[in-house]
Amino acid sequence: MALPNPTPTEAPSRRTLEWVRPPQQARSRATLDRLLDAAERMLSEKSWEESSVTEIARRAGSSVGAFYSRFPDKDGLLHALHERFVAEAFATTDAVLHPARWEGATIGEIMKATVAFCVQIYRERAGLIRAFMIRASSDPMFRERTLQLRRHMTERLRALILARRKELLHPAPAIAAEFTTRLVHSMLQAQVFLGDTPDPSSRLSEEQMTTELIYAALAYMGVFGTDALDS
Amino acid sequence: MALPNPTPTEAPSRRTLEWVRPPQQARSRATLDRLLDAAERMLSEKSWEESSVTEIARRAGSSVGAFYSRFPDKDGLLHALHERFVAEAFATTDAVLHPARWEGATIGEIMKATVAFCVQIYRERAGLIRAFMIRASSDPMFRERTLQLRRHMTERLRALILARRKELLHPAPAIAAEFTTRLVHSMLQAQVFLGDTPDPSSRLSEEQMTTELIYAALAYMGVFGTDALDS
DNA sequence: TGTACATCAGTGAACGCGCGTTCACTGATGTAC
DNA sequence: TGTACATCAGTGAACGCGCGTTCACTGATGTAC
Repeated sequence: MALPNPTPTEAPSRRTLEWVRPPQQARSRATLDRLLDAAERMLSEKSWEESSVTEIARRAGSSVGAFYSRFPDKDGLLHALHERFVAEAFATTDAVLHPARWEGATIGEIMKATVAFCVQIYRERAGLIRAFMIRASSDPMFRERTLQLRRHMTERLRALILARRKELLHPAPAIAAEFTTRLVHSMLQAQVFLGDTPDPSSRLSEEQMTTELIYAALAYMGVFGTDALDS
Repeated sequence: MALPNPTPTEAPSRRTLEWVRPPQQARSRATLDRLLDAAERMLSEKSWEESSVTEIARRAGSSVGAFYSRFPDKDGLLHALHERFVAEAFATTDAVLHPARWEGATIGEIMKATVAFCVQIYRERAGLIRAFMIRASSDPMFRERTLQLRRHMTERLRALILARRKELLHPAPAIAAEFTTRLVHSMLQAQVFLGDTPDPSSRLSEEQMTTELIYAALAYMGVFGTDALDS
């Protein structure tokens, strides 16, 4: 899940240089990766502000000094983490929404699979995504990279919908793709903030929510008559 | 918009006492309100962590010492702000979704008006809501109060839908109310994080997004045949 | 193959800035007689 | 109606903790001859 990579991490581009000092030896490459991984793990437990440089370094089996010879400051790490995440997500989108993968499939089948996939990603990496969203609200660079990713997802979905436009009643496939993408990601993003404890008083389990979300997306696009709707 | 108030602020309940020392004189009541207002204004410009106690007090025309004779600590202010907001929102929900208000109205009309109203609230108080959501992700008390509010909104919507169940194809009005509420608030909550700069490359303006959101909610519920759908 | 030197990588104690919080003090309001 | 006293309310300089950042130093890796 990292090949046709628009902002590659393994061959540091000029943009990467803004935040990460490119490693000269395999050893420091490994240290950098351990720092990124430790920080990502830490973000599943606590917020970015609660995660101290000292503890990130310690968990990575490294030291504060090593940290600062890789990143200009604490922020540099979060930027690097975002770049890595967005690059992975770009590549994953290309793989998951590749037209060849869905030849002969209906829109219902595509939506079922991709929404379920998104649910999984947002659950697995909730802490990371939460940190990115918080940051995006005040940092234009995070916001722009995040929106770029959403546009890319929209484009890929649009291509799939366009090839199946007879299946839907919605008059404008481009708008349908944009709104549907936003719908799915908004629901999951909000869940990242309000969803930790399963709410017993809620009538809808998380699994049912996924089903309803798929149903809502298809209803919005005006996809009817297939078995995609009676699940 | 503050009368049938489940957690009143004007007659401090036992719960309020946890965070706010009830004022004994009109003067300190006014100071408390000014502190709350100053903090709320400040949150539309910067994050909670960036808002220092010193500056909040200064903007309120007060002092640090006065702050600490009203709140046990900085957190106490955010809690008080949340209580005040949630109390207002409860009361507003009761007013806006009151059955009497919508006698003779269709689900389409109800949804159009209430979604537009929510869009306005989320825009006006984006900073405040953002701070609450961030806090809710780590503080169970914020999360629980927020979910209580959502459940209350769901209940009120459910009552309106139930009285018009012939208008919708959706088999379970309770589920429809819960999912629709969540759908609308999730879209607006995500917007609070990613929506500051209007995105020129997007095909959808914010106004169009609102229209599509209403359309999606109605499509999900299975409301057809009225003019609500061709806007 | 071995030696000398340069650069990269890593260490962790010490520093210092920012901000939440405290506290000794002044002024305002209310009440008893 | 006036005086004395108690409590409430407010002030802002000073304190101190936590955490990001620095820096003098050690060790590892690579290269030239």
